[in-house]
Amino acid sequence: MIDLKQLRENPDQFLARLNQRGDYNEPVQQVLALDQQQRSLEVNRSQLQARSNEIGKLVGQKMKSGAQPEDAEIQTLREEGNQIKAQLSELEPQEKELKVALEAILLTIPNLPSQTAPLGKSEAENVEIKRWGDEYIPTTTDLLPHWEIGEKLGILNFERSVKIAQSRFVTLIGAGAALERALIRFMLDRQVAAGYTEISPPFLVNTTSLTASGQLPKFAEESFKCDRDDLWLLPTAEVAINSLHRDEVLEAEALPLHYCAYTPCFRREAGSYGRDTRGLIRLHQFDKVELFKFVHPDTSEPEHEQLLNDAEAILQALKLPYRVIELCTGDLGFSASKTYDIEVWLPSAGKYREISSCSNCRDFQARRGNLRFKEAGKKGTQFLHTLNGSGLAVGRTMAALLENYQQPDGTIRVPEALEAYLGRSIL
RNA sequence: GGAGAGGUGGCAGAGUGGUCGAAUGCGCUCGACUUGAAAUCGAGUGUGCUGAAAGGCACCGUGGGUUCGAAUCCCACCCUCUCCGCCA
Repeated sequence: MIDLKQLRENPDQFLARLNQRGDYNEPVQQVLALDQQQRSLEVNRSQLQARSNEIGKLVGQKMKSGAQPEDAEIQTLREEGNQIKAQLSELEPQEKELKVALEAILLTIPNLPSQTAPLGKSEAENVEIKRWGDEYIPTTTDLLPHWEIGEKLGILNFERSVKIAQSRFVTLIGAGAALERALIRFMLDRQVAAGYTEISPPFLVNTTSLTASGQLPKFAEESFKCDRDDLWLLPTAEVAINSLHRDEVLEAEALPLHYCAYTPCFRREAGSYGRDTRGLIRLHQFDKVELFKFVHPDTSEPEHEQLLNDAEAILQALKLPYRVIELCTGDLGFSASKTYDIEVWLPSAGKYREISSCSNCRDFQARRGNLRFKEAGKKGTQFLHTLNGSGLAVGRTMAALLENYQQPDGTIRVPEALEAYLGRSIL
């Protein structure tokens, strides 16, 4: 949620920054208009309520000191009270309607881009800031895509998954299932060692949780819903962890909180019909180890850099070549103010593909979820900052492993770091 | 699925129609005592909106209703807990 006060006080500057993402003139103008109407009604309404409260108190006092309900004085006050009530019953619904409309629009406005995010309209203008592991890029020419490798080795099965569920699902078999499990354990162990507290949240989440992290109301099409229960399949652990402290007031000393979680993620992938139809890249269900931080606003930028490092550390340990790009303003996700994507080298495609997205949401999700902290000795509360990143997407990591570690004889070498987890060195 | 209990401030917990935004305890802040700390004592301490300020308004699970006046009465809904049943 954007800061309405900030918008109201400085609408032009605010809009200019928001428009670095795209055209938000219309919703912003609507917000400003509704806000003004609502506030002027509020002044009116609260004056009436003040008088009504006064009457209530007066009557109470007089009755206590012996007045009778039939007394002319009491009757007059009751009369006035009734008149105010009639006026309020007209004003209140109007104001409520404005508030609801205002809230509905506010929930659809994305986060302000960071002042440091590169300007741009689309992913074409993202900025590469780092490459790592060029020396590990395979030089062999006849490389197979991971789905062919997986099917040859009998460890991935897509056809039977269609029978069980639908397209865009996979069944892992034997060493494939073991590899997935090994990767999850490896990633969690590394992040726990880096200071993150592991959690295992519910895989079904309610509408409030999805709204707090920003998936709703705009992206309802992207999530699977269990209609009769007001529960949705988790699209990312970010949603669950963000709501772990929803509506809480934390002590400033408790910050920062660093969490990691393994969860499956479920996405409808609406609107990506033709894309990545083969392999592990774009499935309705995939595993992910997520990193999430609740931090003091003063520290969110260094915390963001460190989060990126923690995600990169997994790829480095697995010796998978990757690059880091910073998303331009036009390519930022809805809740993010600043985002680094990590892209891993996929030899079969001959390009880098996203394997992690590390975002600083600043106070955007904190506002939506009412996530606050209090500093000892200071009056009032402040919104904290939230950050999230994949550490990493497990399916895409498997894809990258199979492709980058394939050998001329068709087998797959297991990265050293994983050998102990998998109990073998060749697949 | 059946039965019952309950949702009040950072937490625990009182409050059944009027000066209740809410007792009390814990916690927290400041002060006194102390070499320091603990203990003790004293004062203060909810959140949000609005206003230059004084102040005003809202909030006792949510939404309605009764009343001049609702945490308190009425209706509906949601959620939590306990016991029983079923079950990984």
